[in-house]
Amino acid sequence: MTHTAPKISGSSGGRDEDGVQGAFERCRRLGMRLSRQRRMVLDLLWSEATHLSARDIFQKLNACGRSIGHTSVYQNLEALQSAGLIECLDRANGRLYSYRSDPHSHLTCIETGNITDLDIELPEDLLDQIEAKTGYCIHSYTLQLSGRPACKNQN
Amino acid sequence: MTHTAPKISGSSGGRDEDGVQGAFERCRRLGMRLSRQRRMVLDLLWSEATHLSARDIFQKLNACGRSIGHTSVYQNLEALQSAGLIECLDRANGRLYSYRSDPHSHLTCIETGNITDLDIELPEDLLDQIEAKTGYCIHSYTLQLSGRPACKNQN
DNA sequence: GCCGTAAATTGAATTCATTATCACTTCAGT
DNA sequence: ACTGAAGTGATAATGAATTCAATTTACGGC
Repeated sequence: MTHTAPKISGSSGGRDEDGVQGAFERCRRLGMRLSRQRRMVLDLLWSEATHLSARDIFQKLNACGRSIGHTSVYQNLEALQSAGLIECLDRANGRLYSYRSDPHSHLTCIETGNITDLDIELPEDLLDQIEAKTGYCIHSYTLQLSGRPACKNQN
Repeated sequence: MTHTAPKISGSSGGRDEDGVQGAFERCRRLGMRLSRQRRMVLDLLWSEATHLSARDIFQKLNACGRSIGHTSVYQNLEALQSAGLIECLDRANGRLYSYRSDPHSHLTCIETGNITDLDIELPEDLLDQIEAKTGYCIHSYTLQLSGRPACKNQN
């Protein structure tokens, strides 16, 4: 893990130029079969750029005729996650999945619950301080922010 | 929310000098009754300084003769949480509760799963950058770190 | 193109944490 | 002590996630 000076970039990363196809390739290379269902799940998470629950995925797919079993959704989410193709977010009301998984931060809107992805790099000296203080070697981190849009109400 | 220069302090905050009694007081002031069960839950979370699941709490209390019902554990956790006396952490394998709730960060050990609390303040300029970039007014944040102790294996 | 087989799919049944219901008990103020 | 609201807790309900055994499918080798 490399940490440089503070840097913030929009929520672009992970969507490599080669599109979902690139993700399919990666599956192959990892020895995973590309079943119809697996493609469906991956493709849905790719096209919808949001965070979806297992239930959402099950319903969305079956709603538009693309039949998939309940169990397969879970198994594929599991498989894709351990393959590093999708990420899982634990929230109070369940787990949310989304495409891409390189560590990044989340900004949650207090009012709507909307989640925005952010690439934030922490200043290296801060990380050094943490490592020195805790005696741990920091492997990865993610920053969870919450706030309201437009700064209407300060506290 | 005040943000100053980067600062890291140990996991001390929240445990005000007046001990659990202070928390009991706060309950009172909020119009909550101090039932035997509520005191038990709060007291357990106070004395054990770790993060416990609802099940842990139920078992620990009943194990040592201090009888409490399953439902009461959940109801009290809910009440204490909305009173701001305890915090809840959503993890893949359920929710973990612990005393105190002012926003702070967590360092999770990759090997053991142990969670260490940290008070980390982000540099103000980083927060300013985020606000400028996103158009949100950041209300609070928490940093989730993971790493391994002692830096045995680098990657 | 066909085959064999290991991988993946499937729905039913199950587990398990959390929430809802509701009669009963307890707390705190008058 | 009386009263009403707050809290308790057995039971039941919910719903996400997992297991299971039988079936189907992807895909490298022929």
